Amino acid sequence: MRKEVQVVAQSTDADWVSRFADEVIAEAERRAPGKTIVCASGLSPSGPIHLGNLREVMTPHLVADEIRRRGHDAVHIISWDDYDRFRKVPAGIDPSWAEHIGKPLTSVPAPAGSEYPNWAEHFKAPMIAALAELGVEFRGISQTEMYTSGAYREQILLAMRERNTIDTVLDRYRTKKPAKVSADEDEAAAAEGSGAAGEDDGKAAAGYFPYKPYCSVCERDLTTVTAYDEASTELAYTCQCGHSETVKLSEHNRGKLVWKVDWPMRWAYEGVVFEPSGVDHSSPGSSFQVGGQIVGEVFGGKQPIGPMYAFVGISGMAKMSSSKGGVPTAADALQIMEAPLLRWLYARRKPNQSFKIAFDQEIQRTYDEWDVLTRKVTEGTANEADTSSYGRAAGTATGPLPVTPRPLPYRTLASIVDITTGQDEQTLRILRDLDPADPITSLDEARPRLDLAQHWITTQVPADQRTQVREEADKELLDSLGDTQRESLRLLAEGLDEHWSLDGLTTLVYGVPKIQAGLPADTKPTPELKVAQRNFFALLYTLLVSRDTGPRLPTLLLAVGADRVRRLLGQ
RNA sequence: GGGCCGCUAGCUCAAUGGCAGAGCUGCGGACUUUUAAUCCGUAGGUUCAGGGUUCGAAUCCCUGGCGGCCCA
Repeated sequence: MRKEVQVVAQSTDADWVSRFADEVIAEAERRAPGKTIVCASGLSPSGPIHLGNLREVMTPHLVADEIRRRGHDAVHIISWDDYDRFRKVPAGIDPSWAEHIGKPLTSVPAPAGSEYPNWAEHFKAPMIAALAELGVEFRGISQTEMYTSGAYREQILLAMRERNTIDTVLDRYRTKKPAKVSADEDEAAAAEGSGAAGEDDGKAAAGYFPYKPYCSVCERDLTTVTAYDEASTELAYTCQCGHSETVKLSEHNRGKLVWKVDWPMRWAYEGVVFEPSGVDHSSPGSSFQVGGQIVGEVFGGKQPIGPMYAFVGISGMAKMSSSKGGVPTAADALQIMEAPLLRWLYARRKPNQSFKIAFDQEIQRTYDEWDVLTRKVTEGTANEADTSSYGRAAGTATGPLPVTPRPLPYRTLASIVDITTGQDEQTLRILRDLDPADPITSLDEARPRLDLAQHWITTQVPADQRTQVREEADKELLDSLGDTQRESLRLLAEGLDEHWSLDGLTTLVYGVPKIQAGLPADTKPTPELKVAQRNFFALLYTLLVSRDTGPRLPTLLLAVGADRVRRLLGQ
């Protein structure tokens, strides 16, 4: 065995982003030293662009950002696959949209009521807004614009000249039936981000043609190429609508390369060095594998470094799944959490690890972890891995992302807006009392986190888990109370005005059982007293919110207001 | 039927062939205060199973099991 001289240039405990950056920079230097390094994502705006698709963007974003931090030029391109065909009318859309099946997404009208000119723009817009908020800098490339402007003319003519080579490559992986376009594959396509994994690859009776025209009459892609003449570039096609014609590919701009050729063509065209893809591309015969062959054999390019990224799951989601008919989008997530937190979720897990994004109670824990991490990093006590994932989440090479000036715990904010039902005056009063030594002066200091917590409470937390202050007193329960319990309620009601502050009410609620036991107010709790206190609290909760537990009583009492408290306690 | 990924503490996950670790939960304690608040401490392990390689395996190889995703 030969002596091994293994040079380890990278630090051994670098995170995944750093390691990919090392790899990408090295590869880019081999290919074209000094040139801007291209990282890429591909998104199909065929429907809501969900949090799984966000991984398609965040993965190259983080790598490109690291490359920039190291002082290299890098660009992150997002290919909008808006020239793909409209596959299926999603649930909740007027069935008449079926007439548009087969048209490019940019030729399909947007869903009813949309302000956008077409289907693709309708779904791109919220994603673009979310990416801006997330600090993701990118150059968007509309494939509709590229194809219809003839930008890919040479590549298309080349692919047609090399169609036998392409066919041969595809044949290596074709399993059984040559024609296998299924009607149900758009769910699969919707579940990943890089395009249609299993789409018509161009095999037809007249031979193999990697180019598919959209019909010049009906705009749909129900076309079949019947002949192609290389010298004149004349291409003949028929359409299921009855139309047939011959066009010159040297001029024709209404069609596209089939997906498995389109993708590698763009790797070569843009010089992509890094582009991840969903796990569905990891099998033999997938477009990533096949593309790796085609990009070299046909387009003289190289396959990008392309990690497979795993599934992003969601936990929770009370209303959204039913009303929107699908998985939540980045915009949905940004309604309940700040951008750095969302970035963190994608940065801290390696691409091949699946993870879940919490829309349920777990979001409180996620936020707690984030706050602790923030504190540790600020104090300099975080370990290296945590520090780097924090850095990637909190800002980009351009600068830090906006933060909440007073980042009060999310669970506290959620609990407070739950009982104040978002009334600013009461919310401010309670927030002010949280830290009397340094009270906040305006709700704006707690924003945007406050608003996000409120949005979470109102849209994600099921009604039966929320605090619902009773409208009317529980007469039946009040009537059934014994003398001691009546007395306790009277003592509390009497003391309300005098103790109307967070601290005062705290003393009062713990004090009532002491008074009843004939003990002084500064008594240390005894086991008996503790039982009495607990019972007293349970009684109050039941009378106020119809349950035996709830938010801390002083907070709850403040939020409910003295008059209503007296009424609910029958005083 | 095929492919990919995963399986480590009750839960979510680290540990890139070299002493199995964190957070949360739990348990114990503190704060005149047992709540849906805060702080401190502490417990917790046959690393899915079996075999192999190695001085040494959570890590590499093989077989099997379970789970997720995808393709057919």
